[in-house]
Amino acid sequence: MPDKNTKKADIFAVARSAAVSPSTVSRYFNHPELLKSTTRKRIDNAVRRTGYIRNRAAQTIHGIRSGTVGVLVPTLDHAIFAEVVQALSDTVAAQGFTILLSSHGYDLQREYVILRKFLEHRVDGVVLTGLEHDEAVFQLLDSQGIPCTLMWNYSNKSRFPSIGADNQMAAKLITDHVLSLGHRRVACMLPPTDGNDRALARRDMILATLRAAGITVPAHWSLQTVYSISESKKDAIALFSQPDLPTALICGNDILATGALYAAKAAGLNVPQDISIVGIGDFKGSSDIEPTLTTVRMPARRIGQETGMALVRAIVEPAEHSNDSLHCAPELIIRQSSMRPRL
Amino acid sequence: MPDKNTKKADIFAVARSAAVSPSTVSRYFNHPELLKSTTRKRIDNAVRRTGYIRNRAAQTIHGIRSGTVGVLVPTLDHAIFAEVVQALSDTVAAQGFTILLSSHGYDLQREYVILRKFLEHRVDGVVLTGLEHDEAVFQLLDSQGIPCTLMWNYSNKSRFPSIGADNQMAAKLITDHVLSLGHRRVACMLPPTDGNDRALARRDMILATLRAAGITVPAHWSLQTVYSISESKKDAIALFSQPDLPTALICGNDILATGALYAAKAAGLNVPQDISIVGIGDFKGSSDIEPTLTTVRMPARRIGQETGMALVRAIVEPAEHSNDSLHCAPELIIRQSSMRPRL
DNA sequence: AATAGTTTTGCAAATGTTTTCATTTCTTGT
DNA sequence: ACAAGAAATGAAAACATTTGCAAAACTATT
Repeated sequence: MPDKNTKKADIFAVARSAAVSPSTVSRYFNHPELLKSTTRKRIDNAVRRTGYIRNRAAQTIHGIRSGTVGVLVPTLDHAIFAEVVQALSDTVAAQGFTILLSSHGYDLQREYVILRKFLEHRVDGVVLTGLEHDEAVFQLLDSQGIPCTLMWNYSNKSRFPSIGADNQMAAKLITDHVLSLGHRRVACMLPPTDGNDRALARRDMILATLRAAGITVPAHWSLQTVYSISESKKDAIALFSQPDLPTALICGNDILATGALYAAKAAGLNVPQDISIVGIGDFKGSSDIEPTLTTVRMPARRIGQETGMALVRAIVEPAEHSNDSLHCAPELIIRQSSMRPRL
Repeated sequence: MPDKNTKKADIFAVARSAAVSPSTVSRYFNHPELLKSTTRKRIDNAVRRTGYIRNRAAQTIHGIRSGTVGVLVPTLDHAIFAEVVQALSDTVAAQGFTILLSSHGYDLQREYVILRKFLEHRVDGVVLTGLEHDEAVFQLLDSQGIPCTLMWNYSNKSRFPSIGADNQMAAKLITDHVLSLGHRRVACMLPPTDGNDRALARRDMILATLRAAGITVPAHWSLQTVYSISESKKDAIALFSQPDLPTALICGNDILATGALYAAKAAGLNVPQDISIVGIGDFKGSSDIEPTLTTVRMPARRIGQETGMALVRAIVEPAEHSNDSLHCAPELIIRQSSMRPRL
C-alpha cells in the first residue's frame, strides 16, 4: 500500500497524512502515552499508508542511543566464536539492540581501526574478545566513555569488565588430569599464540604445570598447529609415525584434539589404550566423537548471554554497572579418550 | 591527549581548534584535495588534539550511505553459516562496509521485524538466507528500493538476485551417486523443513530421485533429525539396532552424516563395508573424519564472497546491477564412506 | 456559562553534518 | 603594481528528527 511514487516518507509526510504536526508524530513513537487515543489511531493509519520507517540516524544525532553494539571477534570460522556471538546476539536483540559485527583475524592492529569505525557508527557499547589489546584501543575506549566488555576470557585484573572463563584454570585442569592418570611421556599440540592471549595463557599454564611435575616436553613432541582439523590430523599423523610415542597428547583445543583422534584412527592407534588424547573447549561433537573426548568445558553459550546482559545493563544504567566481571568457570569433563598409561 | 574534560568533540570544536570554519573541516574528510596542504595539516593536528570521531549518523541523514549492510541468517550455530558470514563480512569490510547481523532461528515471521530494524538503521543493502520469505518481506524491500541479495540458494527464478548453490542439484548428485553404486535399500536422515527452503528442496529431490529409480523409503528408515551431532548419533544408533539394515544412509547434511558415522562406530558397523553413509555440504572436518565422508561440496566461502561483491556492486552502481544472480555449482566429492553394497 | 485545571498539540530551536553559492585569497602575466 | 583567473575558504541552508515551552483544547467544578 505504501505510495511507491511518492518520495521516501518522512515524519512530515506522515504528519500531513494524519493532519497533525510532525512533533505529534514524533511523540507517537517516543511517548505514545501522551497522545489522545484517537490521534494515535489516526497516525497509526498514516504510518501504514505512507510506509514510513523511522530513521534512527536522525535520532542518534540527538544523543539518543543508536541501538547497536559493536562486536569484535578474531574470526567466525571457529565454531566456538560463532556460538558465543549467536548467544550474545540473541540476548541483546531481546533488549532491542542489533549487533555490528566485525572480525580482525588475529591482527590486533586492525582492531583499532575497526573500533574507530564502530565509534563512527555511535555504537552504544562494545564487546572485544580476550583481555589483551593495543593500548590505543583501551585509550580510545576510555576517552569515549563508552561501555566495553571483554568477553571469553576472565581475569579479575582486566582493564575493562571481563566475562568468560579463566584459560589458565582450564589448562591446569586438563594437565592435572593427565598427570593424575600417571602420564609422564606427554606431547603437546598447541595453536600459534600471536595476537591470541587465550592460546598463550593455555600454553604457558600447560607447560608450567608439566614442568612443576618434573616433565619437559621434547621438541619433537611439541607441535604448533593452526586451528584446523586437516592440519592437526596431518601433524598428529606425523607425530604418531615416529618410533618414539608419547602416552598422552594434550591439545590446545577440541578442534586439534578431533584431528588427533582421526589421526590415531588413520595410524591404527587405539585411543585411549595406546595413547590418551585430550582437548580444551568441549565443542559440539566432542561428546559424540568416537571415542568421546576428555576435555574442559568452556561455557560459550553462557558467556555470550552473560556478556550481552552485562553490556546492556552498562548501557542502560551507566553509573551502577561500571565493572561487573563474571567468571564462568571451566569444568573438567572426563570421557573415553583418556586413561592410565599402559606400563 | 584528547581533552577528556571537554564535551564530546564535534566538527565545530575541531574547527575552532584549527582556526578554520566547520565547512573546511568537513571538506578535510570528504574532499581533502580541495584544501591547501597547510590547512590540511592544521586540521590534522586539531583532530588529534580534540579526539574527534566522525559521526556517521549525521552524515546518513543527508542521504549519504550509512556504510552498513544488514545480514540475516537463520542461525550462526551451524558452522556453515558462520563460514559464509565470515567470508561475506571480510569482503564487504574491504570495501568500507560493516555488517549489521541478526538471526531469526528459522522463524520467518521474525524476519520481517528484523528487516524493519535494519531499514530503520538505513542499511545500504540487505542479505537474506534462502529464496523463500514472507510476502511482506519482499514488498517491504521493493517499496524501499534497497538492494537485496538472496544468499546460499540459487534459482534462476528467484524474486531477488540469488547467489548460492542449487540445493536440488546437490541432492540429485548425491542420490544418483548412491544409486549408481547399486544401492536399493536406502535410508534417509533429514532435518525438519519448517522455514527452511534449503532442507525442503533437498528432501524433495532425494525422495523424487529415489522414487524415479523405483525405490521408496520405508517409514522406519526415514528419520527426521534436528541439526545436531548428538541427535543424529542417537537416531542413527536406533536405526542401526533394528534387525533390518539398509545398505546406504543418505543424510541431509554433513553434520547428520558425522553423527551417523560416530553411531556406526559405536554400533560396531564398518563404513562403508556394512553400510554406506553420505552427506551434503562438505563441511570442515568432512574430509578428515574416519572414514572420510562422501558428500557434495557447497562452496560456502565462495558464496559469501560473491554475495558480498554483488551486493556492494548493487549499492555503488544501482542501475547496472539490478539482477546478477550467480550459481556456485555443487560438486560431488567421493571419499571413503561410500561403496557398492555387499551382496 | 464561566473559570480553573488538566490534557493535547504545535512552534521553533537544537542536533552534527554536508553542500551550494558567494566571498576571499592566492597566482600569474603584463 | 594591477587585473584576471584560479584556488581556497566561509556562511547558511538543508537533512530527519526530538524536545522545551507555549498555546489550544478539553474536563470538571461551581
